[in-house]
Amino acid sequence: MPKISEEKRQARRDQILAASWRCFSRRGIHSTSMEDIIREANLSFGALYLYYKSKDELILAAFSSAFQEMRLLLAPILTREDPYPPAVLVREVAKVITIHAQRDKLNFGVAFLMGWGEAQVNPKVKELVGGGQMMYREALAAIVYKWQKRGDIRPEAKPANVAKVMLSFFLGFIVQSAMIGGIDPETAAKGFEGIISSQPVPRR
Amino acid sequence: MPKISEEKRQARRDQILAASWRCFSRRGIHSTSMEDIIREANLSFGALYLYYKSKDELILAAFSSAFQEMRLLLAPILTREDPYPPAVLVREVAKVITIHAQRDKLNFGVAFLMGWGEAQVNPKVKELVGGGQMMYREALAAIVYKWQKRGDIRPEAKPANVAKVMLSFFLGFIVQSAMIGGIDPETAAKGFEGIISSQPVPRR
Amino acid sequence: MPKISEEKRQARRDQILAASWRCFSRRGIHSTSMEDIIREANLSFGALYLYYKSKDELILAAFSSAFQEMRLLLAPILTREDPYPPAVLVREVAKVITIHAQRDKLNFGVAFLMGWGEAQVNPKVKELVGGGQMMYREALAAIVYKWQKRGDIRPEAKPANVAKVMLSFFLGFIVQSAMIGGIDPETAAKGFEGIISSQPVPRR
Amino acid sequence: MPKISEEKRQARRDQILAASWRCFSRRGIHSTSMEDIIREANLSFGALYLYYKSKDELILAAFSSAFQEMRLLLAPILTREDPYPPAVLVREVAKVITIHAQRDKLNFGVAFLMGWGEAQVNPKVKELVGGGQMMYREALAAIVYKWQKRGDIRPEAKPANVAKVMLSFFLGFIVQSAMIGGIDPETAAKGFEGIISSQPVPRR
DNA sequence: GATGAATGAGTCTTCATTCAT
DNA sequence: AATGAATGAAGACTCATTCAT
Repeated sequence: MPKISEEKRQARRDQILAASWRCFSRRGIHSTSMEDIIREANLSFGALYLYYKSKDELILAAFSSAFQEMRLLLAPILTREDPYPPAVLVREVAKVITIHAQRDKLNFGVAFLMGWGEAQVNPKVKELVGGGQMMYREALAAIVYKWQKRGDIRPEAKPANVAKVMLSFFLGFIVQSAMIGGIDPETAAKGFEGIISSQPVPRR
Repeated sequence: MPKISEEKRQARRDQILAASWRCFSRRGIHSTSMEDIIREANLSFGALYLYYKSKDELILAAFSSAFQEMRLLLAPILTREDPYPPAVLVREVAKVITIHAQRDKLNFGVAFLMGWGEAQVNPKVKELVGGGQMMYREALAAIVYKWQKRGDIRPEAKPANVAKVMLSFFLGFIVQSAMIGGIDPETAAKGFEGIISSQPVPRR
Repeated sequence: MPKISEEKRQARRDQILAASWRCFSRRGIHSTSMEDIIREANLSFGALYLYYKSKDELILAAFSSAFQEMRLLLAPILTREDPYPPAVLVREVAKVITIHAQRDKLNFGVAFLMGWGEAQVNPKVKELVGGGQMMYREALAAIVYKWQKRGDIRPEAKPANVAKVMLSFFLGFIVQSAMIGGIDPETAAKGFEGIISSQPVPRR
Repeated sequence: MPKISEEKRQARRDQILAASWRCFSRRGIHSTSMEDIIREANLSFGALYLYYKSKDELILAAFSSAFQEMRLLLAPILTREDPYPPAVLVREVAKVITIHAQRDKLNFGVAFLMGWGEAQVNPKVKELVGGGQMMYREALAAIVYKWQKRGDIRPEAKPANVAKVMLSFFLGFIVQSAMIGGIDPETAAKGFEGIISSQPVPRR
């Protein structure tokens, strides 16, 4: 029987996750102590453990919320009845990634790269993050199928394989942005046009 | 003279790095204790610290050697006078990545994803890894330039931007392989053909 | 509120310092491990570090408290409106030193000599201990001035210089007592009378 | 059967002791590692252990040589047939102490204060250093006896007690010089004159 | 005699988690 | 519900000493 309302409870959880991400992006997950988070969130030890019962659970929740946020932003783009043409899709997805990665003044992509690193070691994180990528792959396959139908790209290749290539490209966009920069939604779209067989990206 | 020979010294360092990678890939960098490595390498505490004077130094050396190895494998592919056509390049680079990532029975890409995660927190690792990516970007730009000259791809886009797209694709191939699999050099090349404007990959 | 009261906190700190001195006097500062102190104080590792956040800080606090205690005992003697005559002062100061040095069954002067040794190497300890000595020097200069006024000693010398001589004598009393013994407040006073130009020490 | 001549052997030992003192005065005895000394002396591990078979033995030898040196310097002053008058003795002894303490650019008195601190914990050092102080006490008693005979000071006090006072003063001179400075042979002698019943120090 | 690589017990310190209040 | 003092296992690193060469 929760003594506090469900909204309050959720607000507290969000406050903790936000504090966690500020800490994680400064020092990394493993160099952040529970005390760091507690201080950052202006909480007490007891209070934190009331909401997350171990550091592992907190880490998982932190990644879950970070990836969930982005999923919500990407959904409208990836599920349009009439998908964007290839280069436009590239630009729009890259935009969402960029915006999401910079929310709350976090450095670009910290959460993504940390999550993938953590996933190599933490099966629950791997499942969480991997599951999301599978979803994207499927959504992209559907888009590719329509592109082929519509004549945006050549019809010979299997949509599943092209989707893997598209997904690779987006994941790599994240890596490259976080590691060395020099790439943004516009240059990405332009570069993509240089490869693709279809028409140039229409100006908006 | 009792002073150890340079080869012996290097052999020791390699033995330590190999043991480190076995440990890192099992438990992650930060959950691997120096003692784990020491045991895995059949060494004593003192001996390890004779060769690497802190865990940080060891971590850096581990990434340095891992990325250096791959650079050597990629060099011949990326510096051919007459570059491979696009889809072939994709296949060949993906092959090298796959082979390298599985050397010593390490799981696919563990080192890469861990390195990128670590880089978010460790400036020296970031410099090391980022420097390598810059090099690849430049090498790819030169290849793209030749592709355009040769008519492999459309000539309008800036080679620098196309190179960024190609690099993204390769980095994303690593991520996707390590996280959810289902992609290999052959399917990658096939999918790529489905996007590109040029001819299909010639069989070998 | 579960927050510990200030008195409890201070009591804990004193308990730790007392345990530290018991250990230090047995084995010396640098041969005493934090574990020794923890055991002696019946504490846990974490608890100790809750009160002193490093061994260095603990060492400094230990000296600070030891020297502070003596300062409180000496103050009434050194700040009398009408100072004791020379030989009486010698006796009274020596008494305080002796009493203080034997408190808690510590061997004579252990704290002093360790403090001076440590000061050669530890700037914070040097500042702490040196500051105290400066204070004593000034207090003695004021006393010497009054002695000269009152005709207890010859009036030609600068009070500051005579104060340095008196301070030397007291510091040396500590050294000699701790190293070879054979000197106590009474013999010190007697010996001092044999040098000084004034009247013998009045019996009490 | 020493394969090298006795002089060579002694020279090596002295070289080690000199290196040790340079290290000790920089970092203290316990923070100086054997490796520090080995490097400072340009030696190998094996070589050092050939001359001193443990750190303890080396420490003892270091103090032994330091205190021995000073004993040689003080002997002519303390054993004169016709002793210096009190204030002159003060000045001359203080001079020797000052000179000795500054030899080899060591800071003033480091060795003394470290030795006394170490003696609180190390019985062999205590015996060594204490033995020296006993000798000085006896030599001073003989001088005091002659002073009384000669009328330099009042004849009532026991020479033994006056000697303890004089020794205290010299020991304290060392402490004060090392800890807060502001005292030198000349000011010491001047201040001493202000206390003593006899004539002023004759100029030289 | 001389070397310096190797050993491993011991050091200080951190930190996730618990629980009396 | 909330607090924060307490716990103690585990971590990185040091260093006196030995011994194969």
